[in-house]
Amino acid sequence: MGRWQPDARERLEQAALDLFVEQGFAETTVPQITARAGLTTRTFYRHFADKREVLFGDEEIPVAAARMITEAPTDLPPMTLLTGALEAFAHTRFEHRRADLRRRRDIIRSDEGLTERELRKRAMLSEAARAALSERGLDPTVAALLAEMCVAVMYVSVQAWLDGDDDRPLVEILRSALTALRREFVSAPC
Amino acid sequence: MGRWQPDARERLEQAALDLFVEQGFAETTVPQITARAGLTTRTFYRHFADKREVLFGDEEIPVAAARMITEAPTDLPPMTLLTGALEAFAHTRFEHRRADLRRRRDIIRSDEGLTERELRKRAMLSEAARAALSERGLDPTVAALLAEMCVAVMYVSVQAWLDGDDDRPLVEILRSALTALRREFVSAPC
DNA sequence: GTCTATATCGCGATAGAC
DNA sequence: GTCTATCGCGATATAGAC
Repeated sequence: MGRWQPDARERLEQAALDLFVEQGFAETTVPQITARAGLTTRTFYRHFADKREVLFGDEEIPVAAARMITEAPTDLPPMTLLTGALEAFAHTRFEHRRADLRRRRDIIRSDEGLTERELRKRAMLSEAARAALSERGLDPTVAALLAEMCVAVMYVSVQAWLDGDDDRPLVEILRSALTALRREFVSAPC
Repeated sequence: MGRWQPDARERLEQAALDLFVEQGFAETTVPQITARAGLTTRTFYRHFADKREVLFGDEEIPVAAARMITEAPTDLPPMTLLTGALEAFAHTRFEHRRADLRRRRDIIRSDEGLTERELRKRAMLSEAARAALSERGLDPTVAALLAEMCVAVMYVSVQAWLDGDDDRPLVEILRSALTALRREFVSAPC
């Protein structure tokens, strides 16, 4: 056994989450978090760039998304590829975590700074998707548009899913969102 | 003549912009800004919620967008309405300000905090558009999707426009973005 | 791990507008 | 008189420097 427990990062995340739920984000100080995790303030900032970042650990989501896009068969039309990727994501990362995600969303909603941070994470996801689509040879602007569109559809659907009081699966909401969007595009005069 | 000049807010904005260009955002302190504007630090925070906010004065953009959507003829299909609104915005708020917008973009790009703030402003615009579309009787999810899509198209187009070294007008870039996006939707298998 | 700059904001006082 | 913009002081926490 070393001088320090091995899972400092995880303990900090857990302590922070608990305190945010108990007292709110703004009312919780970094020293409080580190005290509860048995660490020092300095250690917190070694693991997280700032207080907000402790809620956004999943740095590998953009990587996973990019991989999914990159590894898809070359001849798949972009929209088909993206639809599939969205559904895969819904299934592996969301569908079974509704309660968790709701708690987290409530914390984020309560603070503008956290909202901004989430928007940055979302932008990073778009950017990763854009780059991956671009590498498939898509026109740069089309790649950017599809990436943005795709992430927007995901976020809007997840919101609807979390807001809903029924148990309608996210995948279903996603599909109907895509269908509705297509309908608007197709039905409008050129 | 009163004890204070009337243009406190504008002077703060100007002083801040100048200093950010001269020394960078992070290197500029609020006391420096207020000193140059002939005011005190405390006064700065009465006009702006934080140091970043001084770069985002245009609180009325979402209002203008919402109005444009609300006041359009009831029978206009949403996509047609939005395309028109985008072009109107391009024309009135962007087309003639390319140099300004580039300078501003460079400052924002240089700082992650400013990038986050811009993303929040973008989200506020989406939200305003969503609410206005919703009031027209659109399905809530469709309203959210179209609002997000619309703002995304605008941002992607503006970026391409600012990055371009030719003088291709923004409106033209916008139109081709919308066309390209529609093509992807239409051509993909259901 | 310690030290520190500075962003941020609460409170009370003040000066002029109306 | 009220109302609002400003000032000045001070406290605290974040976040980066050393």
